[in-house]
Amino acid sequence: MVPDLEKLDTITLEKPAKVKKIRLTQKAIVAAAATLFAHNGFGATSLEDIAGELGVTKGALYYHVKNKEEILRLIFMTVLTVSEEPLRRIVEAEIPPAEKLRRAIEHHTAVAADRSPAMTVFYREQPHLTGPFAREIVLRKKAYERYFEQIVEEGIKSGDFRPDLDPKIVTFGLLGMCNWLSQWYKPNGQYSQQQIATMFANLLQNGLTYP
Amino acid sequence: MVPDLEKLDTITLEKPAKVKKIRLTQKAIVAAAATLFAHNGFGATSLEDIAGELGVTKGALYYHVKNKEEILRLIFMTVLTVSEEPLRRIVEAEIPPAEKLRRAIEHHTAVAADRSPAMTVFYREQPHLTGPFAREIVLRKKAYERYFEQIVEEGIKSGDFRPDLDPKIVTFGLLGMCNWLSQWYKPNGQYSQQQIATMFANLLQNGLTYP
DNA sequence: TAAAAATTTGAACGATTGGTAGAATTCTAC
DNA sequence: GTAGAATTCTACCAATCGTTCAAATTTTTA
Repeated sequence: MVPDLEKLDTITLEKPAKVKKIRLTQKAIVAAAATLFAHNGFGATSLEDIAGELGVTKGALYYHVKNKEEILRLIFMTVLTVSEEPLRRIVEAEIPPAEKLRRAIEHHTAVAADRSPAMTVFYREQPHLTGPFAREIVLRKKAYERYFEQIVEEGIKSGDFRPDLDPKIVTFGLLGMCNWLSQWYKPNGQYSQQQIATMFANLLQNGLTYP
Repeated sequence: MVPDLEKLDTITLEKPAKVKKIRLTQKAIVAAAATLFAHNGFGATSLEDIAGELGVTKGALYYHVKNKEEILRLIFMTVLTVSEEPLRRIVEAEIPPAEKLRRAIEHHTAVAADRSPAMTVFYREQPHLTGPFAREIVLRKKAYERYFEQIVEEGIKSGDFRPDLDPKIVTFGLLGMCNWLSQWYKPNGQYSQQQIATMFANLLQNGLTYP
């Protein structure tokens, strides 16, 4: 297996997506797999597809990765590691609930837009995880949703938000809103993710109709 | 000792008593497939899985269905046929935009809740469609979204909705909200789909904060 | 440069896949 | 009951899957 120093690799902003020669690393495998899984699904993507995308034979993958499911596990891990910590900091910050919600939406939108393929896989291929890791994902997913609920609850308690809406439903609603980005968002589209996040926050806080 | 192996074999070969005796029809195949596709994905679901769910061998499926992709096509068709026409009627009705939006949300929420497995497949397995049908789906999907955009545009023109929100973004937002139902909605949960739809419409029209 | 270590290849494996065709069975109408 | 149609089963195919592993190759080290 491979030494851990790979994880300290610099983040590659540009990706020669096609059959160019990339240095084969765990990170490169995970990135390529995320794109293919997002596009064709986990079950319909073969290891040969992934290897072909990286310009190697599928046997080479097994030097960096234990098996196919580990690739999926690593995708889930990357999503969690970029999602959880920033949200936790927002929730624990000492700012008004409305501001918390705005920042939380901005954060989640940014993750959904930046990590679009991995995010798509995250919400699509959960059933293919097995063993203890599958259970861990369920818990951390719930904990993530719980953060949003907390913000809404806090806003209701402080009198900033209306109390006639169930925080759970509101959370599901806004998460659906953001997660749906992966279905339509294009990086070179009309609006930046920041602008979209602002619109979403604006829509959720003030509504569509005039006061 | 060899004989024990034989005993194990006979035990293993016994029929799994999960067999439901339903009359095999195209509709039954599509329904069973939708559930399995939604749960395990199109690529990871075999025709033997579907046949087994119906208490039949996979050969029998081919009498009612041309191939695996046709099953997928039929799932898409069922979603479209229950979605499009009612929405069209709502858009063309002579009622205020706010009322239209409320009914449209109720309609789409109901579809997402009632046809949950088929709906999940609809938004998940589109890449597995090929040929002219794939292109048709893209167009009809866009037309469906366009109906929502129309409602929002109409509301802005009439002065009922705020003009500073792009109808496209609002549409993506509310569709994401509703479609996300398939990820968490349970028919026996705390709220009925009607109640959830009301909350969504309420949230979208009036917002989270007090006026 | 040569030995050692790291990485990739290429072939092979057992299992499973979607799909086919003819035999076997069940159902329907007379 | 029996013929004939409708339906399902059995057996098989070629392709592809994830995975393994010794050999070949490339990279690093000395």
